Amino acid sequence: MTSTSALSKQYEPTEVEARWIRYWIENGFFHSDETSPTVPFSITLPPPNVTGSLHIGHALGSTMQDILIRWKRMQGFNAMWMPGIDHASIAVHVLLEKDIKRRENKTRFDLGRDEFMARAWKWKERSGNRISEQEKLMGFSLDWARERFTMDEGSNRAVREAFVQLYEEGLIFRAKRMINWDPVSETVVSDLEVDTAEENGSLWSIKYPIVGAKNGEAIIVATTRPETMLGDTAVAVHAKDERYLEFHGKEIELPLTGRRIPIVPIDIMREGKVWPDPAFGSGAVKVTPAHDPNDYEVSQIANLPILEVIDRTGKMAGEIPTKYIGMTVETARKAVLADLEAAELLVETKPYKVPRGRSQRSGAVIEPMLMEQWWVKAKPLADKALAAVEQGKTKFVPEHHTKTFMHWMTNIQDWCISRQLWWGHQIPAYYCENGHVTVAREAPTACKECNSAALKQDEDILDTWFSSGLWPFSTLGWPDKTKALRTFYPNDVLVTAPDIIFFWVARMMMMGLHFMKKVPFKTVYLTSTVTDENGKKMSKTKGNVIDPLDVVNGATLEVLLDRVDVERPPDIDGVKKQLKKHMPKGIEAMGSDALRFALAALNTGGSYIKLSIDRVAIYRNFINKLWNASRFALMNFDGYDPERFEAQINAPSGRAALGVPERWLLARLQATSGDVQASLEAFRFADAANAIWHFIYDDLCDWYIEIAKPHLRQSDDLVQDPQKAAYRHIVQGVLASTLETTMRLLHPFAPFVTEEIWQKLPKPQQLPESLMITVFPRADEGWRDPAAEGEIKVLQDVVTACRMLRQTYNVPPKQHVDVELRTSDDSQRRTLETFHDFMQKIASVRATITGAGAGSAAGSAKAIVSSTLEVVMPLGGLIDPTAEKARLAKEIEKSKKEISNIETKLAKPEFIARAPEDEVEKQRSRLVEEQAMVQRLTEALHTVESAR
RNA sequence: GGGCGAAUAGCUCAGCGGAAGAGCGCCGCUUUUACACAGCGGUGGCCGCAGGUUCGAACCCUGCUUCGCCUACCA
Repeated sequence: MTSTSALSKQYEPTEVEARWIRYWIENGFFHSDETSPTVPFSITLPPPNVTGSLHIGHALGSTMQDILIRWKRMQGFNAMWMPGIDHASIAVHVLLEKDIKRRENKTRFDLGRDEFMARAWKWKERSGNRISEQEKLMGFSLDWARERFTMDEGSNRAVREAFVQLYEEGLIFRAKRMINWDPVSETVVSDLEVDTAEENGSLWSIKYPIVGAKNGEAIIVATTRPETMLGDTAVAVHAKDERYLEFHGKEIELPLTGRRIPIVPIDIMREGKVWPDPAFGSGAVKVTPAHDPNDYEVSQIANLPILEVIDRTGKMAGEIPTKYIGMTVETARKAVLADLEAAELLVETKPYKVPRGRSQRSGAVIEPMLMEQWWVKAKPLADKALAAVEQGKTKFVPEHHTKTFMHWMTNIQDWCISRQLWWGHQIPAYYCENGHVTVAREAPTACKECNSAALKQDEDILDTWFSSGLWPFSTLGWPDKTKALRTFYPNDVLVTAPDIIFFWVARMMMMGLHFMKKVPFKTVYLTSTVTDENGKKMSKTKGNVIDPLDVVNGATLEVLLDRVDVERPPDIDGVKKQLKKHMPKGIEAMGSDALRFALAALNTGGSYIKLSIDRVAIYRNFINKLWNASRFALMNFDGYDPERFEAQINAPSGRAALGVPERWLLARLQATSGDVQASLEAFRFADAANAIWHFIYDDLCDWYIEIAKPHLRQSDDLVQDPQKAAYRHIVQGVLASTLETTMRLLHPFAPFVTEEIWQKLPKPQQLPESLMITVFPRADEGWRDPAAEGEIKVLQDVVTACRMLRQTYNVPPKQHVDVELRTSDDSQRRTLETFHDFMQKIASVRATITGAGAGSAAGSAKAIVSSTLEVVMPLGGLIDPTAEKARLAKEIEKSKKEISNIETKLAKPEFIARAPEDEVEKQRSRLVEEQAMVQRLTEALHTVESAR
């Protein structure tokens, strides 16, 4: 019945973890059934990009999700956690293209679309499998049977359906507008995919001669991009700028081109400021409508022509002097400047901070261009999302993220969804030779306008976030009305990183509300960002990356360095140097549980979690502590009968037989369960983790196990003394059942070690076969026990006081000194008598318990525990009277300061009048207590003094 | 430029209206029928600065300072 199999002194996670993953999956414990009548609880895992492997950010988010899903599953919910992978269109493109360039020196155009797609699929297979392996190693209880991919058949169908519906409703349209062009990847990117930063550049002032002006009059314009002058179609001045009134309606002789362009008066407000700003530079602005979003807007207002002079590859083109055609933007800039200089038209060059947009993925400088693209009309969709959040249908945790979401949604722009890439969902629009467009779910055989059969599908694909936006319902079978969809939509929680609120959360809200008429999730929990211990973002080039799997399994420095050679980042030597600096000894294996618990315990809800291997080691130690406490217990369960104990504890008479320490421990356990429950309800993961931590370290290990030890010992008198034998059984039972409950409490955080221990614990037969399908502990008020807590508190205080005195006076550890425990309180006296033996053992003292009024021997040290309790330690010549005086004086000082504070407070009539009555009463009793303390301490001080 | 957040022990962070807390570190002591990945004892705070509200402020309000993030089409 009980196993006392020898366990190793140190917990060895690697073998244990592999075993339980297999066991859980093979038994189908992760799988949910949509036809189950129980209340559903669902979470969709943010699908990791197929480009990557699991990084520490995933580990954090997924661990929190697994904690929630395991917790709810154990509470009897029909818990479903949806796994999947995202095709990550542009991210794959950039990486794959780089790879092909490096290995074969070819572009994607050299390979062709079919070959490129084949390679991307191969990549997906390899990378996707690796990600799911990693997720399994972390113990994530994902419902693997439901696993999906954003480019699988179901998702493709959902994408086409959504596109067609939105098109038919007029919410998807095609239009020529200003877009962000990435000339390296040769595709549009959305505003969100552009990172704008100030870079060092110049501001050049150029002289634009006025047509027909006497003595060479000219207008000076300032620009950061002189090459775009080739596409200028006007010069704008503020309509009320007096300097230029006389030039309204006149023309400029545009240098280098021979074209004439008008001078136009403009008076508009932009972001609350007048434009053009007469105070900036000369107050005149060159206008290039085709290559500047600002200028495009002006051209629409002033009805100016548009001249495109840059092509898709970022080279000069169009109606410009032939010498510039084919030059890159950079080269053209130099050439234009040189030519202007030669013509004596370049007036000034000064250094200037230029805001420059770069493609998040390729790093290319973004070229604003005018192009025909597909768009989603965002406003009507966003309005529904705004309303839903306002009505509290979706809540953000932490709450302050709500504002970010609302602000962006309120100012939302139309969403450009077409991309000139290959890896993704091809747009279901078909063109005939007459230029008609047919949008359809299945490839049409004829144009719906002219019936032409010569149809060609749009070459473009959709933004990767289009399919992601449908993910919460496309994964459940939409557009079919499936049972899974009815059961698990909306999800209860979405856990994700704050940096994709706009990319993803916003799109899911819009799409979910539009197609499902319901929000996709009730709560959005936004995770912190994991950084290194110095608060620096983790990056491969800095060598400060913590790879979750290295933490779990360990890695030598050699392995880490070899990996750099395989990955080949730009600065291999630099990365290696950083690695050697940060992780000179490699990484010790910590196990999944340690990493998971660390992530939970450090997740206090701030913006950052500063993580280092050393910090994970703290929680590895915790897991080991638990392992050893369990090991101790398992060594002491001989003769224990769990069924008998179960029957006993459930009967009033049995409960009455519990000792004070048992009642105390069970009270603490139920309080801890309550804390964990409340904390998880509020997404306070760190509070939940720490409540368990303190229960295990302080209550269970430091006190209960120590108290229990003498009673667990096998000895001959157990046979003779049935009462002792019976109590031993109770102690075994309380220890076993407390450990069993603790495993259930801790299981969502540290699933492996808890399952391993739980399986070995002696426990009643009717429990399920696995810890993960047991019932999560609930706080049971029936076990509250203030009386027992009071008694144990006295015990703890007395023991601590004895230890303090011993250590203050350097009593040799082996020497059992005499102490007098003096109390004026009868119940305290009884408590001390009960724990007499235990106290003597744990504090290494020989204790005499006395009542009030006894005098102290000269030369004794005294610790005042409370107004009714003191510990006297006569030490003969051992104590140093000076040190004892100083110690007591310090305590008196502290109490006197308190007394003075309280007296001041109580002396104020306003306090008595306005503060709540119980507060006043509390202060009064505190005053009495402190005064008694000072009296005791002062007496002690006199005793020491008289000993001189 | 606009917005959001943070400042509490040497470090990392809880606490958010009624006695300043934890973990780590640091200083001692200890190998004792679980655990040295341990135990025991101790040290350590103008709760960023200045005002205000309140009987009472680390906590609420207003400024300021310093750090972080997002976000923005000033030539």
